[in-house]
Amino acid sequence: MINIVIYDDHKPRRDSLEALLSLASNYHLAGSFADCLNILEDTKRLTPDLILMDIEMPGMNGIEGMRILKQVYPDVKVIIQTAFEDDEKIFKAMQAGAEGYILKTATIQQITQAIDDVMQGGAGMSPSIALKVMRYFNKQSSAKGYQLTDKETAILKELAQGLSYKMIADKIGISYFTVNNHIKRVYEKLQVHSLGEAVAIAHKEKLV
Amino acid sequence: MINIVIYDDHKPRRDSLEALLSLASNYHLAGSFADCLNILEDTKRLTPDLILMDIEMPGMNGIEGMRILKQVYPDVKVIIQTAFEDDEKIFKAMQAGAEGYILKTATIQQITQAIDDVMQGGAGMSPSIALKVMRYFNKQSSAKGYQLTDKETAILKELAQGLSYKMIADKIGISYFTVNNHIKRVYEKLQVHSLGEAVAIAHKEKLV
DNA sequence: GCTTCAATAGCTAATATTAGCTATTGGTAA
DNA sequence: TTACCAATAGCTAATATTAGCTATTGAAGC
Repeated sequence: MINIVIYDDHKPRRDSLEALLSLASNYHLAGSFADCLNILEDTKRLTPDLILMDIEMPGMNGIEGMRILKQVYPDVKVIIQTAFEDDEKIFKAMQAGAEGYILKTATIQQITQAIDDVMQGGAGMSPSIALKVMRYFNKQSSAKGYQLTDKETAILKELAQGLSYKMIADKIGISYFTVNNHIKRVYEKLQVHSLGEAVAIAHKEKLV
Repeated sequence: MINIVIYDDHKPRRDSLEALLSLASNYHLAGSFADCLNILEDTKRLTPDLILMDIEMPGMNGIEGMRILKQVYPDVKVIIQTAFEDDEKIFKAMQAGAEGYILKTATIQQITQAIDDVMQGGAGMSPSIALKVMRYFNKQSSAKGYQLTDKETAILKELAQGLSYKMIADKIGISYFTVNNHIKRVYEKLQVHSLGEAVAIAHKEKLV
């Protein structure tokens, strides 16, 4: 018997989730709320195994609520549900420790599937969301369409490590002026105008 | 009709995968090989929609093979299959552009599910592997032992994006001098002495 | 042989950054 | 209530960076 609590500020949706849970004999609805302001007290009282958490809610959003919850009750599973496949939100939810992420357009089968996956120790998410997560890693590997020369790459690496122009000149054994010139080319090729941007790209592109 | 090519150095497994594919009417086995040394030629000749790729193979491992493939044929889907839930391998596979990752212990249903998920534009993976991927984000974000304040973190993020002190002042709505001071503190806490180092740490710690 | 280009070296003016200070406000913990 | 500290604002001198030039050498490609 899986003990479930729902947080969702949209009443009709809360009702339909409640109906869904009551249909299956192995789910037990412990409670449902329109906001997660009292999530710690709720959790203490109702001891849910799993929480279905909306993101957009008044007072405190679901990700913030989950963050607070997880600090005290790290073992309570959380499935985030939201209206959009918002990359930013997905990543934030993951970082806050969500076990699952489903869309509000999910079918009953998809929702129960996600719950079951999570309760069996996996991650509950649709293939399309899983792909977004994977693509986050991938983003970086599509790297270097910048065709920097070897020297330019080497110097960018040193820059990205925090060395100054002079230090790079010493380390690589070329003059300060030459370092200057190489960096100039790097900036042109990367189409950036500051060290910060250049280092950011260097890291994104895994040049370091 | 989905055109599939198999790479696996283990003959019995290749045979069983072939049998599996021949069972379903919507899959067509275009070819199967014990190594991926000729993957570019194979792909040109057989034009697969999807490749089932073993990792451990003689000559060239499956991830390296996929990396080469994806440079020329980025649209050919690849599902990596391996014997273990090896975190490192999963992440490497993602970074090289895999669309799916399944275990050799996967059931026929799980394999066909993964293939279908991938061909429908999602990611093919079991919930347990999906969770590992999610946990990867988690690991990183918890990495910050620097205890920067919110403002300091925000400013560091902007710095890491390439904004100048002035631009940050404008964007955040505080004075140029204050930006200066925050960055000073950030440098102290991070124990660095240049923008490059600070941005490097920001990226390593996934503050961006 | 000619051309292109990466790598090297040099210079300079305009900005930006770094690091050294002081000081006020508002919130919070002892 | 006092003490601390994050956030804010301000100043300045010493360096560092950015971007605008010119110019030589050597290797690769045509």
